[in-house]
Amino acid sequence: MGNATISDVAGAAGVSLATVSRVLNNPEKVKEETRQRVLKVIKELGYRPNVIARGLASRKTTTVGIVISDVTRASVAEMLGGIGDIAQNYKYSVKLFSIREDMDVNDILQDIVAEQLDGVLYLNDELSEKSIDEVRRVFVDNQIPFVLANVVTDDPTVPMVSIDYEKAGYEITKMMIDDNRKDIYLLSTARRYSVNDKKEAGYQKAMNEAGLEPKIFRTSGDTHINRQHFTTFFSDKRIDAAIGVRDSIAVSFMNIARDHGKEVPEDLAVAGFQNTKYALLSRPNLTSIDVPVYDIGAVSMRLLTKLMNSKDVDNIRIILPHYIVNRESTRKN
Amino acid sequence: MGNATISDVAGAAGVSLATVSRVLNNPEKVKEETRQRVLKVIKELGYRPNVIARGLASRKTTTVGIVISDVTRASVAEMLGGIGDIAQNYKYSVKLFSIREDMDVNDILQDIVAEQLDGVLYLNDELSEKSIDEVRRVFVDNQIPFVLANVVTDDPTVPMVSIDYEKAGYEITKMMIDDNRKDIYLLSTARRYSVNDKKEAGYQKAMNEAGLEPKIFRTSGDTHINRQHFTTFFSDKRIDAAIGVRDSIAVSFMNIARDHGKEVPEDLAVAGFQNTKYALLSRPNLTSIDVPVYDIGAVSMRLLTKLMNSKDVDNIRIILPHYIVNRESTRKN
DNA sequence: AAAACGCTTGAAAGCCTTTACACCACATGA
DNA sequence: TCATGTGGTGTAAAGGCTTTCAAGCGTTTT
Repeated sequence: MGNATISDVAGAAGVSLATVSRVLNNPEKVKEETRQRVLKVIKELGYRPNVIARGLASRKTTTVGIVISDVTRASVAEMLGGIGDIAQNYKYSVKLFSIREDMDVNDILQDIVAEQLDGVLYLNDELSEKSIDEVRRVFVDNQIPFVLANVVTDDPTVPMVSIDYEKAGYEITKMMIDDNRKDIYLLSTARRYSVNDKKEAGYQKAMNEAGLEPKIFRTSGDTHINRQHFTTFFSDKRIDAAIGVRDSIAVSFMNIARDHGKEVPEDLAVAGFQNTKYALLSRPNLTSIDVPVYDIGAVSMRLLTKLMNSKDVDNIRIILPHYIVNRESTRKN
Repeated sequence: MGNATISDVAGAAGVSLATVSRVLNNPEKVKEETRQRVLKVIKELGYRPNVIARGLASRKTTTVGIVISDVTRASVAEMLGGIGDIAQNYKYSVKLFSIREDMDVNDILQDIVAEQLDGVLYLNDELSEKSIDEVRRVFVDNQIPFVLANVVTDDPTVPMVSIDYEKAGYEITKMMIDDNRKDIYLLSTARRYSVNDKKEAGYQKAMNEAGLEPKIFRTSGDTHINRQHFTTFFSDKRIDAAIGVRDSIAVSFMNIARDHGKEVPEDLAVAGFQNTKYALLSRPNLTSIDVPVYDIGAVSMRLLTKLMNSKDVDNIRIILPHYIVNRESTRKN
């Protein structure tokens, strides 16, 4: 009943444990005839090697850890999808570690080390360069391959997969400027995320180049709170364009603008980031930067498997392409 | 560096392996003085027990498996959030198993068994009663505690946590009827999900009671395809109310209705299920059934821990409350 | 004919814990 | 005083697998 052991198989097939093990792990080292006999018994008994015992003996768990801060965010979930698909292809299991704000990162990293994982994918984009360095050190010290996904760092020794958020921020801002918008706001989050910092940098650059004053408005991620924040705009601020660092922020802002009589895109152009379903379901449809989130997950998992099998990896820093999806919310006047 | 073993600790502390193990697992069996000494060494060496070896020896992995079909769906991600939080409280690790359509369920179940998990949470709501039975048998045969989350089954021996989707479907339909709507459509998915079947049953019941003809329209989950499907409504069908089995379907339908000159809610009332962010970000705001998805995750994880520690569980079938959030899309004329 | 080799296979050590059992020192009660 | 009990600790087996090493055997080389 699914709990036959390797020695049951060995006994039934009239071979030693070692041979059964070899059939499973190094089939080419076993004579065809013997192998068939063993395989037959394995099937009959419904034998599956005990993953734990195997892990202990081989010091490989074929399991990778995924460190995340908030599964709920649409982009995180999508990335997880990409990771899962690739992991399955390569027969890796996926273990989830969500890290909460009140926890000591180093403590968790130690836990992760104790788990004997073959590799780790780090998705937490709320990282400063300093803590990235800390993370790197722990993994390097323990010789655990790791990849940062959707995190941007300048450290060239750190494997990472992301898009060029700074460039994206620059481009979308430039687009607004070319469209003759003057009072362009960036709607960002109160909490500092490394990727949002990059978006901001790109925005700043474009604004400075055009001789316009950059105006960053920080808000919480919560939709209800936003409503209050955003309302101030339409009483005391001049604004003819807004870029949200997430689609949901942009849509929420756009809705409130329309409540205040602004026409989108005539009076106000709005754009978001990530090109999620929100962008498609909003009215007017939202222009957004398409970030290949699924691919970021998939590619980073693939990179990780290469590192785990210590193949020569030509490039440990992968930047995926992005593009602007132009929709109604920024249509030219 | 983090790879000290229990015998290193034992050596440094001048005690036997067994004592170190006891300090960690049955501290009350060790003399205070010895315990302190061992703990000090443990800290100094940065020792963390090897999870794999522990799992082999104790036949407990403190790991639970989560079986899902699609992480990307907002409700699944949210449930995962609830699960993760509770798992962390109880010090369980979480291993993810995504099952794809092209895979043999039984095969995966066997894999899961081989993983020596302490318990399994099954989130896949795309289950028929028949396959539920299959799943149940595998787990029971292998004596692995399990819980179905957000899946409804009539089998009283199966531990499950969900809401009463049939009642919810009934209530929202009844509300439309009481509001004098006559041509009420249910927008469901082409694929049969057990939970959607329940929603449909409730809808049918309400319609039949009111002597109205139930009309179920099946569509794909894909937003683009929906547009074409939905368009047919406004050329050849009478309709004054629509209930989407998901918020995204409802919002998408509502948008298209408005494109065709329908006033919402005057000409057409629209409601959704799940009360996601989509409902809040749509215009007009969408009325929706609030399903406590996070709680379903959390509660099912808690139930699972009880089962794993074979505590007496008074009730293995938990129905959580739901309620209708009335918003603009169904405001009374 | 002896030596060398390659292909298969088995025996046994090792991976790092937990845990049953035995043991010891000491206290308690008769 | 001796039997009995108790708290604290150590010894060693067990858990199920991988992997090194050695050995057996038929074949090729010299």
